[in-house]
Amino acid sequence: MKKSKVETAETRKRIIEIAGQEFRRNGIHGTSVSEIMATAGLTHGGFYRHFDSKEQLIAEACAESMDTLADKVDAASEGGEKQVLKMLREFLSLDFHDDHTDSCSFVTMGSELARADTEARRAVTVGFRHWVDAIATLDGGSGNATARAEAMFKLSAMIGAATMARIVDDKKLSDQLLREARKRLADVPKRKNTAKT
Amino acid sequence: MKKSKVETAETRKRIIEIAGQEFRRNGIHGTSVSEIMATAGLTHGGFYRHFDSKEQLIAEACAESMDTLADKVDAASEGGEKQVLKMLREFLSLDFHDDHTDSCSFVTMGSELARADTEARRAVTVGFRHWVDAIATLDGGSGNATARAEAMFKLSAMIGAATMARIVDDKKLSDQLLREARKRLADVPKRKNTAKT
DNA sequence: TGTACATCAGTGAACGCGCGTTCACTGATGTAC
DNA sequence: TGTACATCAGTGAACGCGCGTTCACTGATGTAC
Repeated sequence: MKKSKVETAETRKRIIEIAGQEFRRNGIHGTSVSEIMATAGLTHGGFYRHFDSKEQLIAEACAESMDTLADKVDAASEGGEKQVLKMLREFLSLDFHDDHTDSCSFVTMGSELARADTEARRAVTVGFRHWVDAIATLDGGSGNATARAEAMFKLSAMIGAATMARIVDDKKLSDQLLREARKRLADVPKRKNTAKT
Repeated sequence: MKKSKVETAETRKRIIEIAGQEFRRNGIHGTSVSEIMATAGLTHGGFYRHFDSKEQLIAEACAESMDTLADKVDAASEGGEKQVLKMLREFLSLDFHDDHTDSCSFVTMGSELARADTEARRAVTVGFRHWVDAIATLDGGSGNATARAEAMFKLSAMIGAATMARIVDDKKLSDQLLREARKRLADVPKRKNTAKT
C-alpha cells in the first residue's frame, strides 16, 4: 500500500492541519493521536511513518497554525489599518464562538502552550512576534520601539479578553469582556463631528 | 484507621489546597489524583472518602483558589489604590516566575478552565467578578458601569500579558510583555512635574 | 464512667480503559538493469 | 520500454503504562446503653 511521494506529502500536511484544528477544539491533552488519524481518514498505526512522536506533531501543528496566522496578518496588513482592525474585531467576536477551526491558538491552547516543549514554544513565539510587527507597522513602523511595545500590549489585552470570555460561564459577561476589548483595541477611531467649524 | 471529624475536615481541606497548587503548577490534565494524594501524604485509595470524582475536586479547588484570591483582593482594597496597584504589579512580575503556588488560576489553567465543567467555571466566574468589583471600586464604585467595564478590560489585559509571558520562549520578550502591561495598568500615576508653575 | 458495637478514614491491590508507541504484514510505488 | 526487486505508506493487533475508580480490609473514633 505504499503511496506516491506526492500523496505522502499531502497526507502529512493533512495530518498537521487536522491536528491544529483538534488541538484548538479540544486542547492538546484532550486530543489523541488516534483521534487525529481517524479524522484524517487513517488508522493510528501509520502515524509514525510521518512523525517521531506526538510532541513533534504538536510543534509542527503550532508552526503551521502560525504560518496561517502570519498569512492572514500579512493580507490584512496590506489592506491597511481598516483591514487590520477588522481582523482584530473578528478575533474578538466570532472567534469566541463555536467554530474553533479558525480560532486563535494562544487563546484555545494558552495554558497548555506554556507547558509545551521547546520546539512548540519557539514556533508560537515566532508567530506572535510576526503579529506584533504587523500591528506596530500601522503605527510608527515595526522598527519603532514604542509602536512595538504598544502592539504587544494590545495583543496581550486581546488574548486575555478572549481567554476570559471563554472561561466565564455567563454569556452576557463574555460578550461584555469582548466588547470592552473591541472598543479599546479594534474600533475605527471616530471623527469628532460634534464641534462645528 | 478512622480519623476524628476534625482531622477528616483538615485532611479534606489540605487535599483541596494541594490540588489547587498542583493544578496551577502542572495543569489540570497534568495532575493525577494519585499525585495530589501523595503530596498530601496519603495513598490514592482514600480520595473517594472525600470526593465523588476528580471533577468535583477540580470545582472545589477552583472555588478555594477564588476565595483565597478574594481575600487578597479585599485586603488590598482596604489599603486603597496604592495597595491594589501593588497587588497588580506583583501579579505582573513575580507571579510569572517559578513559584506557581501563589500564581493566578486564570493564567496557569486558562485554556483548561474554558473546557472545565459547569461547577468549576461557575466558581471561577464568581472569583473574577469579585476582582472586577474591587478594581471598579477604586475608580467610581463597583456600581458604576463605566468603572466596571474599565476594570474588566484591565484584568483581561493583565491576564493576557501574563499568559503570553509564560508561553513565549524568550525571557526578554516575556519581561517586556509584563513591563508594558505594568506600565499601563499598575503604575502609580506620576505627577507631571516637568511644566513649572 | 465503662463496655460493646457501628462507623468510616485510610490502605494498597486490582479494575477497565485509553493513551502513545511498536511491529509484522500488505501491496502499490519507485528504481536498477 | 519491460522486468525484478527494494522501499515504504498504511493497516490493525499488541505492548506497557498511568489514569480514574472500586473494593475488601484495618483499626481508631464516635455512639448507644
